[in-house]
Amino acid sequence: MDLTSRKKRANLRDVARKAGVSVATASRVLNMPTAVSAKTRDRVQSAIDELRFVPSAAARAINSGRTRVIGALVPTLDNAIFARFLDAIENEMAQHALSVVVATTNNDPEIEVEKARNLLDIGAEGLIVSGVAHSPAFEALVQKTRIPVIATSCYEPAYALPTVGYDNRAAAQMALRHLVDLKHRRIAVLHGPAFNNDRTRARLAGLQALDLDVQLDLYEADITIAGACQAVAKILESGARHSALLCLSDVLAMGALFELQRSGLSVPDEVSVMGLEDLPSSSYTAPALTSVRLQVSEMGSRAAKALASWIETAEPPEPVLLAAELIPRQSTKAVEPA
Amino acid sequence: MDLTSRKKRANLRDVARKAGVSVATASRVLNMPTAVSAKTRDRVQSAIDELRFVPSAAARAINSGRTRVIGALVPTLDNAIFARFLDAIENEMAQHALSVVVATTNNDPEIEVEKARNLLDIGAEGLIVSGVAHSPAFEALVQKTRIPVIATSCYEPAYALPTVGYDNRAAAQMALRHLVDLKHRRIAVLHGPAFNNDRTRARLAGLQALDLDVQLDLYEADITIAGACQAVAKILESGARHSALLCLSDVLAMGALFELQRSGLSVPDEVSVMGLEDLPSSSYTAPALTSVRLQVSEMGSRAAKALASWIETAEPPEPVLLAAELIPRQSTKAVEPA
DNA sequence: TTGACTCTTGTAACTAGTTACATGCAATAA
DNA sequence: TTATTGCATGTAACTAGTTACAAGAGTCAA
Repeated sequence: MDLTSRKKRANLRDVARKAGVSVATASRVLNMPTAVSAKTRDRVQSAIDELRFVPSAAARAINSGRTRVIGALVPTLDNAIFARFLDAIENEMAQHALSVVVATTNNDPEIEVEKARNLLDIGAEGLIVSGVAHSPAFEALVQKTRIPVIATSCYEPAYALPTVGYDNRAAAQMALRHLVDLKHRRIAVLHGPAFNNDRTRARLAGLQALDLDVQLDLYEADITIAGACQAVAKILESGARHSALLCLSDVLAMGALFELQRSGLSVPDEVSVMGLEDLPSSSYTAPALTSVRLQVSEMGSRAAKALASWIETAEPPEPVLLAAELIPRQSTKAVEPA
Repeated sequence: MDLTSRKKRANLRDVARKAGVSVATASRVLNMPTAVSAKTRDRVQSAIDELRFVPSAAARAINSGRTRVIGALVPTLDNAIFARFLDAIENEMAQHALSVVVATTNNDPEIEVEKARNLLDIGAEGLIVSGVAHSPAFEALVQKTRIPVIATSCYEPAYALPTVGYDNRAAAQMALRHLVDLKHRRIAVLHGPAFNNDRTRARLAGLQALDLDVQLDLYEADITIAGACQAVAKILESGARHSALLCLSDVLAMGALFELQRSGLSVPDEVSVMGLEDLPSSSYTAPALTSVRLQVSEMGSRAAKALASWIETAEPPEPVLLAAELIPRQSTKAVEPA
């Protein structure tokens, strides 16, 4: 606590003055220490310590033209899938010495533009977003500023931005085929909100496109354990009978599993339950959840790598298609011949 | 694509030149548009549009002395509790027009300092960290730079930094008392890694301090569904018998529930399972999980509010104690008199 | 002794904005 | 007609660093 109670942080000029050198020399101590004699270096270092000097990030950024910050726009973090995704992004970006600012959009395109604008405002050098359905304002913003943006969670080579993701249609079809192969013919499909969500719509479109000889009943639910439980409870109440429940997200599948157990229905003996995504916990539920594995963490690091390379090389990266894989476990089984 | 292929982004000087005004006027169009005549404003705006001018965040920051960025250091995002926590922080900070940079520490104090240093480097105006156990280097960094830091997940009025959290000792004791009240006398305690984790240690200390006439067997597991399943499988294999399983985290409790079901043990008839935290999904498991509610989202927004106020007013906030509450559900029941 | 060279340091011009102050002009009041 | 006032705008000095270039000192060889 010094009596002068200097209101402001010390800057390089203060350090230089105290050390009796020029700002240039003080700057060199920070950036090319070997170019300064040991004596001078020590004096400057002492001044830095005494004045508690911390270099200004903004001033550095203004010179380098780089902030080393990127933005990740995710629908929510209150869902294991996006949390895992962000975790992977953060880890990979740390490798490239880039920091990640999070912004949640709640799946609202208006909030998305607003937060994207804010990210640009604080100097983000690139963005990672979910899906390819964005507001015109968002697309205009991206085009106007020419900021590197990677769209994730889907693979769309034709889209204006590079995508890193999987084929949602095919993944959903893979799940449905598995159930159909197991002779299921009346299947309840539990999906997340389709509004403003191209991934959900792609998955549903995939199911419809297969055109197999099965009855598919669609039910929408919030992608939370609670949402799934409520939806399943409603389905059961309605008296509709299905031999299998296809959940277009593992979170929904887990909630469905709980609700079915609570209502005394045995999985898979009475109802098969199938997920999509394959979260790490899905192999540990009782019974373990059959699912289609989408590599969410891999997607996060690939998206991060792609964005980092775009920023470094100024060359937009190629789209990345991640494979989906059927992971059969105990929650599905063949329908017994009556 | 213009032929000159200007390598660099346009700056305010370019805009001013193109519009035939001074930089000051151009700057006014951005910051106090009413102080500029409509004619001039239009001309400047056209220049801005034509040159695709985007103001430099760094230059703005260098003048205001503010970056409007704060850092959140969390152990991992691959755990619902921290993801929810971060979600709440982000939402609250958006309210204060502050952006949140995430950094995961993996519970490693060395990584924590390194990432904290990086956050300061990019100009974070404040930090939110978990717990009060940090490396000396971290504490030195905080003291040297005098950056506002809020410590969360615990309530320690005596700690050097303001804390926002709950009384972990008391919360664990509340859980244990519930089981003891239900006549459980042989209890397995499943806890996360105690190394480098003061919250876990506080919870364990709380249990030990109660000194009730019960046998407590401690088992450590990774705080994941998988970790809990493996630990419970080992306990069962070992032949040790307990009438109740006290999990010091709901994630562990959920995994335990799965593993017990898989091994055919009925919850709560044969084993009671008790959690701690009360995640939103905990009320939906089958059976629903008895837990002690810690208000994680509330903690996130309170911590964010506290940090924002510290940054705005330069006054460190008061510590915040969040209440814990017993939430009895179906996963625990009284031991039958033999 | 002089030229060539390296090493260290300083001067000053950058980076991209904001803003205090000055100035010019027009409209209104005395 | 002159003084007052307000608005619009420009000049230039800030913010906090980096860095190209110049210059001085010291070492070494011819």
